[in-house]
Amino acid sequence: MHVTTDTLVSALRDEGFRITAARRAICAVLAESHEEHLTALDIRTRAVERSGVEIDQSTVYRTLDVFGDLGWLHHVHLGHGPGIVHLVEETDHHHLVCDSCGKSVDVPLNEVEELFNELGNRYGFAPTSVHFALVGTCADCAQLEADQS
Amino acid sequence: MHVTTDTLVSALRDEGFRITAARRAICAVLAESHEEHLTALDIRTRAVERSGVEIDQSTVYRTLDVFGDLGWLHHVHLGHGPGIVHLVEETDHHHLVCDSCGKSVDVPLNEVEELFNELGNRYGFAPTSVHFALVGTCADCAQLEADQS
DNA sequence: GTCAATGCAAACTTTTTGCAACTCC
DNA sequence: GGAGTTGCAAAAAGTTTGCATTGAC
Repeated sequence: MHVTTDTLVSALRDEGFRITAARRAICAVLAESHEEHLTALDIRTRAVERSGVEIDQSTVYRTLDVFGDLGWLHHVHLGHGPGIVHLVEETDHHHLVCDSCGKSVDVPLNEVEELFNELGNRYGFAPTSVHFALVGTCADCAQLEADQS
Repeated sequence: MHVTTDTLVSALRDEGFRITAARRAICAVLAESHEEHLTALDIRTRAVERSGVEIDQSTVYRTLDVFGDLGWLHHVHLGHGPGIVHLVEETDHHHLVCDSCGKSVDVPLNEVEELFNELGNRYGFAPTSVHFALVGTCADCAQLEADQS
């Protein structure tokens, strides 16, 4: 189920890309980060830690671009600040984010598919990308706000 | 129905803010921009044009912040690049954006309310903000892509 | 040996901030 | 007159780019 470092590395090679220490380390970080929301900076930090090799931030961005172009990676914005990234999974998901505490939950695409298709019928095009999160206020934060007033 | 420059200016004054040439010009631009998606830069350009007064970009941002804090303005991200802004309307709307051509349509909130509430029931919190657009591919661009392959 | 990939530094875009000067009330 | 606003310049954050050097194949 879970993608391994080797799978990613081999897949990269199969696509004609060269395998460098930086790319191997980034593959490892991505492979081990299932379900996590990592920024490009997170990825650099972890990749450097686990490989012991210095990797420039621009190299991380360029490698993430490659993964993105291959359709293996989703770039997502949960709010202001850096974008986050995660490997594309079999069952893709949208992101539901609390604009107060930043907490987020993943919503499998099939949960929103119906409405999105309906929007497609009415407006000529349906949301198909998970690039931007759906923003709201979580129950905890809503309760806090209610208590304060 | 449509807010006028004077309404905005008076409302600002009523809230205790001082009325300057810059603010008056920005109020005018906003009042005349219903249904338009304006960036902070657009607003500066128009405000300078119509008032003849030089206005710094930082002043525009600070004034937009005031409007935002008062809840009169929505900051929205339609994609990468600058955020856009529009006055809050009686019937609020979400933004449906084509990630290929950038075209966007407004979707009245009540069209998505049901699903969003349903998500709220299932995930503890419902989307309540229109801060991020819903991204998809419009019918025209989808057709183009289909033709090419 | 080639050409892709890297590191480095610099540019970039959008937005925010510190501060002295100004001006609205 | 005094606090709220402004312009200016600089910083900030995140990302992209140019270019000479390195290293994978």
